[in-house]
Amino acid sequence: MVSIKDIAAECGVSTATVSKALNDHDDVGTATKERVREAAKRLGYMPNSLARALKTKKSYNIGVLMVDKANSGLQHHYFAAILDSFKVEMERSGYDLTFISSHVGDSSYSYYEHCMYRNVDGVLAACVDFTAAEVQRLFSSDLPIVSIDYISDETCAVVSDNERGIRDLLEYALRKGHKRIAYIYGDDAQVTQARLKAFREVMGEHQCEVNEAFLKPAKYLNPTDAYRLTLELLREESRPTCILYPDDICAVSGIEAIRSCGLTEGRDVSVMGYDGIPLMQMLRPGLTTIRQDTMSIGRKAAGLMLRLVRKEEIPQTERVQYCKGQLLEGKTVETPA
Amino acid sequence: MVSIKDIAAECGVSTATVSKALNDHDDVGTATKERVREAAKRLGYMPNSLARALKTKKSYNIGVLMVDKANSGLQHHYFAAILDSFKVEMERSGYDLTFISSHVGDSSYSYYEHCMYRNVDGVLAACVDFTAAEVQRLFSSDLPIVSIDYISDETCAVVSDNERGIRDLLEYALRKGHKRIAYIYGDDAQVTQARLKAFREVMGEHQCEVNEAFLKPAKYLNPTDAYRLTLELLREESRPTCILYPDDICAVSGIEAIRSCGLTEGRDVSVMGYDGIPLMQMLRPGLTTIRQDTMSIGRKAAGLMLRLVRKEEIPQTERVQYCKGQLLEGKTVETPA
DNA sequence: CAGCAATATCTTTAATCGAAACCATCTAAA
DNA sequence: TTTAGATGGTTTCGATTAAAGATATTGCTG
Repeated sequence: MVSIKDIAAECGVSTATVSKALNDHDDVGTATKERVREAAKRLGYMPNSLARALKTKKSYNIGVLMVDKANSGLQHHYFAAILDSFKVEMERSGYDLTFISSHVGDSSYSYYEHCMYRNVDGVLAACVDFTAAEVQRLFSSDLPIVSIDYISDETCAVVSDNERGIRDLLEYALRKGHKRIAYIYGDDAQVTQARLKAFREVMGEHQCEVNEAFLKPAKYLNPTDAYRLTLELLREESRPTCILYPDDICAVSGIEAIRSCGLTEGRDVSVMGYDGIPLMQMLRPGLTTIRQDTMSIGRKAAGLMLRLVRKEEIPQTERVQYCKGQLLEGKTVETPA
Repeated sequence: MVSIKDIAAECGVSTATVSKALNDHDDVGTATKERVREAAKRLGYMPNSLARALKTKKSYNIGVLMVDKANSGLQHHYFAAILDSFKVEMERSGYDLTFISSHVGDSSYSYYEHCMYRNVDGVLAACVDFTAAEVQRLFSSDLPIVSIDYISDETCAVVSDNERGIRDLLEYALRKGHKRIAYIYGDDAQVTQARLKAFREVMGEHQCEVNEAFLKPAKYLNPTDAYRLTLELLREESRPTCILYPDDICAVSGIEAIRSCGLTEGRDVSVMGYDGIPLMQMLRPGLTTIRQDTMSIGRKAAGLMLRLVRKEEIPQTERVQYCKGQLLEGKTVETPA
C-alpha cells in the first residue's frame, strides 16, 4: 500500500509536508499542496485509518451495541430500521459502524473493554438489556453514548414517544366506544412502564375503570405468549372488547387466537398492535397500530452522536429527544356490539 | 488508558517482554509471564487494536457489504438473519464487523478503497448489486471475500440451494395435482436464474408445459408488484391453479389479491412463498414455503472467511457451498378442483 | 572435579507500522 | 531586521518482532 512516505519521496518533500498538504493545513504552499495531491491521486494513495486514529485518538468509528438475549438484535425490524437510518447519517459524516460484543476471541471482554480495544469514538446502544451491570458500566464511562428507548442520566437518548402512541391508540378505541380494553404488555423496563402509565392515565381521563385482570404481562415479539394470553382474556366472563398488544407480531398472533375461538377480529374483538412494521399494512384487515418513526429516531440519534463526539455541550433539555409515532388506522378496531 | 509501557514500568521489564508475555511467546520465563499478566490485570490493561493492527497488518475486522438500492439491506429479514449468524461465529474467533459504504465523509471512496482505509481482513458481501462495477472491482482485489447467494470465480460463496428449494416446492405442488403453475419471480441475476432454471426443469420432468404467460417478472419484497401481477394472472382465461412467489412477503400480498377477487387461497388458488420468515408461521392459513437456513448460511460463510483470512488454500470444490432449505408445509396448497 | 566452551533460557535494544504534531529552520517579503 | 509563510526533522501514538545481549545451565576435557 502506498503511504505518505511514498508521496514524500515522489514529490521530494518530507512526510510532514505531505501530511499537512493532504489535510489542507494552511502552512503549506499552494503549489506544493497541488503537487502533493496530484501525486497522491496518481499513486492511488489511501490514508490508513489505523495509523491516523492511533495518533489522533479519533477512530471515526462508532460502536453498536445491539444484542438481545437471543443474539438477534438485527432481526427485530424496528431496531434494524433504526440502525439503518443511523448508519446512513453517520456515514455521511465519515463515521463507520462496528458491532460491539462481549468477547474478543477467547477472552471475554466487557462491552466497555471492547470499546476501548477498538477505540470507538462513541456507542449507540439499542435493544440490549440496559439493566445489565456490564451495560451500566459502559454507560458510566465517559464515552459518548446514545441510547435508544432508554433514558438515563449518563447517556443521551432518543425515545419513541410511547405515552403519545398509547394515548393515540387508546383514545381512538375509546372514541369507537370501547370501554373494556385489555392490554397485553411487553417485558422491558422503561418502554413498558411508559406505556402502562399512559394506559392508566388515559383510561382514568375517560372514566374507564382499569380491570387489573385485563393487564397481562407478556414478552415482546413472542407470538406464543400473546396467543395464550389472548385465549385467557377471551375466557373472562366479561371479556374485553378490545385488546392492545405490545407489538404487531403479537397482535397478529392474537388475531389468530381470536379466530380460533370462532370470533372475528374487529367485529367481535378489536385488536391494536404497535410498531407499524411494513408487512402489516399488506394484510387484510389492516392492523390498527402505531407506526414508530424509525427513520427519524435513527437520524436524531446520529445528530446527538455527532454533537457528542465533537464535544459539544448538550443542554439538559436536548439530551432526551422524543419521536412521535403515527396512528395507522386499519380495520381491526370497530365499534363494539 | 494503560499501555504495555505502564505494565513494563510496573514490572521492571521492557515493553518487549510485556508484549511477549501477554502473547504467550515461549521465550519469556514463566515467572515473568505470571508477573506481567498479574500486573496487566491489576492495572486494567486493554490492548489497543489500532496499534496492534498497524504493526501486524491484521485488523481482526471484517467488512460487511450489505447495501441495497434503498440503503436498507438490514431490513431484509433474510439477510439480517444471515448477518446475525455470521457475526456470532466471527466474534467467537475474535473478529469484529464493520459496515462498508461507498464514502467516508465527503470524499466518495469506492468499496475497495473503504476496505483499504479500514484495513479489513476480509469482506462479507450480501444483498448488494453484484453486477455494479464497484463491487466487481472489490472482488478482483486480493482481499478475502465471501459472497452470499452469488457465485463468481473471484470469491468464495455460500448459496442457498435455490434449485433444490424450487424443486421441493414444485414437486410438492405437482404431487397435489397442480399442472397450471404460475411463477412470479424476483429481479436479481443469479438467484432468480437458478430458480427459473429449476422451475423449467421440474416442469419438464413432469411433462407439464410451461405457459410463458404464467412467468411474470417482479421484484423481491415488493408487495405492490405481486398484488398487481396476481390480479393479471387471475384474469387469464385459463388461470393458474397455483402461484409461486419470489418471497413470503409477496406471497402474502398475493393472497390478498386472491381474496380481493372473491377467491380463497388454497381452495381456489394455491400459493407458495419463499424464505420462511418467522411471522408467516403464525398466520393461518400457514403459508407453504421454503425456510432458508440462514443460521447455517451465516455459519458456513464464517467458516470460509476464517479459512481465507488464515490463508488456507481452499480447494475448488469447497469454494462454493450450498445450504438446503426446508419445505414448510402450510395450508395454502390444496388439491385443485 | 576444576575450568571453559557450548548451549539454552530469558530479556532488552531498537526498528517498524503510517500518520500527525510539535518544534525548529529557512526563505523572502516588509 | 523583523515577520510571516513554507517546509523539514523528529518524536509520538501502542504494539510487535528480529536480532542482539545477558545470564544460567550443561557438557566435555584433562
